[in-house]
Amino acid sequence: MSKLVLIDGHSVLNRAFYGVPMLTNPKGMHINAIYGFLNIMFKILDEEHPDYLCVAFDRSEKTFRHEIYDAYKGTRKPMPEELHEQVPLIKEVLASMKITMCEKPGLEADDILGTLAKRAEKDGVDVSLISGDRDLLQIATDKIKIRIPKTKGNKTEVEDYYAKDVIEKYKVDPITFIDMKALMGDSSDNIPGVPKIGEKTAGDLLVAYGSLDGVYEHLDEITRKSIHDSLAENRALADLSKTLATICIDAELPISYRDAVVDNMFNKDAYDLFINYGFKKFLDKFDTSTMVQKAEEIEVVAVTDLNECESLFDKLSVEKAVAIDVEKDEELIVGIEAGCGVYAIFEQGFLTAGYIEEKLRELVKKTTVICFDVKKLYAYTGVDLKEVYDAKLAAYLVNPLKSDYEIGDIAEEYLEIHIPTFKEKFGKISVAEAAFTDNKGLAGLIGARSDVLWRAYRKIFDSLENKGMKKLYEDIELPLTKVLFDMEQAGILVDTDALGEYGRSLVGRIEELEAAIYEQAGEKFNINSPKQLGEILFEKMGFEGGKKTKSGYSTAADVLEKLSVDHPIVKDILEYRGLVKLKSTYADGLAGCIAEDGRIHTTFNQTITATGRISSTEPNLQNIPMRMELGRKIRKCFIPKPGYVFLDADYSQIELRLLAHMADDKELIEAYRTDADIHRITASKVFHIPFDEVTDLQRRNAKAVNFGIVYGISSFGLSQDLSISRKEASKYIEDYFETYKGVKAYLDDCVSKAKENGYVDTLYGRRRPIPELSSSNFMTRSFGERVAMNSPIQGTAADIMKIAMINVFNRLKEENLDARVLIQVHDELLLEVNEKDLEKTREVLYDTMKNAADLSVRLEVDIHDGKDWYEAK
DNA sequence: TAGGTCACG
DNA sequence: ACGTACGTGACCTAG
Repeated sequence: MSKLVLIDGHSVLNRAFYGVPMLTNPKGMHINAIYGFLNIMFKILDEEHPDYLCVAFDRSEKTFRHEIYDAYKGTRKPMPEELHEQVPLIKEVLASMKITMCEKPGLEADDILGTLAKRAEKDGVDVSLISGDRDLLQIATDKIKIRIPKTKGNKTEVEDYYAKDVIEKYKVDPITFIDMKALMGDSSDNIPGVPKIGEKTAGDLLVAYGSLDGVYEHLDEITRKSIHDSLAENRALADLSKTLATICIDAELPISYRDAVVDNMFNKDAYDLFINYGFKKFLDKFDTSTMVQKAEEIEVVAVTDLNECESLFDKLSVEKAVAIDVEKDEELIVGIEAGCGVYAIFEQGFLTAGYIEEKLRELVKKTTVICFDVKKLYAYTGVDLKEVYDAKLAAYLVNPLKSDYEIGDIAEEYLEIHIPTFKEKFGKISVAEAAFTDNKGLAGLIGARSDVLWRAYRKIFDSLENKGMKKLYEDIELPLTKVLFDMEQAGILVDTDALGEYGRSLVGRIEELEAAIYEQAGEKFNINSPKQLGEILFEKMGFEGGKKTKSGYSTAADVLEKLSVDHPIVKDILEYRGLVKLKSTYADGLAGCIAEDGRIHTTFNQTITATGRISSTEPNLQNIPMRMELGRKIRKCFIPKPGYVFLDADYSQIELRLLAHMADDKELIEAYRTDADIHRITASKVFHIPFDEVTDLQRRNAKAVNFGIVYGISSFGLSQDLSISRKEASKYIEDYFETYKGVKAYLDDCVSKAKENGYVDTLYGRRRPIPELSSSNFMTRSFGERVAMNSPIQGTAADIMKIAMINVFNRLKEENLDARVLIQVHDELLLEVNEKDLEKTREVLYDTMKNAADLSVRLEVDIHDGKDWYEAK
């Protein structure tokens, strides 16, 4: 049995556009609709494996429907520009995959699809018709399935309708469905004067009287006056509406469905196009082993012998610059290009890792190094480099939205070539195996990476300079790599026994709560499963509070709290959750990260966040509990080594101070000059009460507003946070802006500048592009506006902290202090200090952090010392 | 692998 | 009317 899949191009593209959040590829083209379209199409193809596939598109010319009703063109909504520009792209993509497309002046896609579907059905072919438009349901039979895709975020679901499903859902058969549409005035939004009858009533009428004509024959029997009148007044237009909604099933078409054979969709041309447009998600559908790579094959010399290596480094040492890519799995492999050839050095036999590292260490002191992630390189070469270009760092500054840059991404973005990943080339074998079985192939792979750096770094740094971020790179990001490297190397000592004891201390209570929860629920279930928990609470136990998430009930803490904090099971669940979190993530999780030296060495990522902050992974030491006492006790397990103490310094309200400076708001600047409690001052000013009479509640509210302002305030967000009505929240915000007029003007300015430029920037020139601002989706756009307000502040705070870190690092060295920075938590630095240097270090730290930036308000720094992290906070 | 939840600033 | 605070990362479940 053959199968035909038909797709309503514009309709599915439309659905995808509104269902998928705005996305742009590295070229800045909007691609969300294409992305969503392909998601839907591939899902359908995976399910159906059709023999034939055809995508139909509408044309802009008049159709036969215009001849019947000349205002017809007005019935279609204009397409937003961001969608419109994706139409030619999707056609290009489909063409590359050799997918048959069909469009014809005078016809709509519906008519093409209807005709093809009916013809194929006549030949005994199974048909699936994909469209977001329910008008197509009239085509459904027991051989023709109408499939309506829904895109929600990243998920695609499809509703399927055979004839029987149409009857089940709408009570009428597919043919009568046209009549139903006519009664509902549905497919003719902008035609004035058609009947507008609800779905349910229309269904009932058609069940009773069979058709639109039948309904009018029995018009007198319809008792509800509004319905009767609506029908009576609009007879002619109801008929017209029906005619317009009727899909043509015998159109003359330039193609037959038999022409639309599915053939070699995942071919080389399509692959290149997908790479070109950045559709990475779909690349694994291509079988690259049968494809010649687009990247030119470069000649890579595999160096596996000590003598060869020695002469290579001799040759390299007189070069001005070398591109180096170090890969370390079990063995060290180094890719090098220096304009005199491309090499891959393998640790092997006499060619030991120690030797290679020594050679690298010498080399980087003599020549300029081009690399990708210099912080990683330091592990092999030390931090003493002559001159370095870090392509990863630069590429991140140019586009901080990309979650993680690899050399392959650089190749695609800056050179428009694709270099295979290890997995693409070798599949699921280890690097060591590949080195053994295909040394030459592996050399080619690693060599290609250094070649990419060599060829792309100029472009990246040109782009960096064009965007005015050279100083940011040279003065902040690059020097910071040494600081972060030092922090990672240092690590932080953990009291292993205390941590173990902490974990064990939680077990008893967890088991107690577990038993109590099962008891109250009347059965055992997995409390950690939101799905099971939701079913127990909302179905079995009958809590009111409804759905929230895509996949079912939300059981998040704030939802449960609103439910009933007093109900014992809710209380127990919340406590259970808290304890399990402490045990799994912190007690057990951290214990698993302790290295041989008894210390935890996190990784500080410098190229992750959109705003310029750093992040910490494996483990994350930036989210150690603090707010709740029980969790906070974990900090007692982080200790200085013998003879040393911790010194912890944090900026006091740095973001709010920055807001005062950047907005140049006289009131807020003045508020900070007085050095009094800022939230209390805000409450006093906003609520018009004397400073001393501000109540705790008023202060708390003012504090929440201050936070909200920094996040890109919305009345809904504030109302949620304070559990007040939206109206009250709006009033707070209004009053706040009335008080701090400069802040209001500044935030408005941030948004309008961002809309104009497509990005915002920090005091130090760090840019964050905001593609969301050009979205036609309200939600997405609003998000973009909040980001435009928040990023300059959060980003500038990050810049200043980075400056402070570099200065602290240098001054500790200059003044010969036995002290080291261990951890940064956005506005906080934790140092391990020799007891003898405590007071001197305290002064240096305080002074350096305070003076990291010169603003119209003081930067205030709080410093504490202690014999563990708990005490030093 | 994605979504839900929750830890931090 | 849309459904929300900004920025992260880890662990768990479920498909």
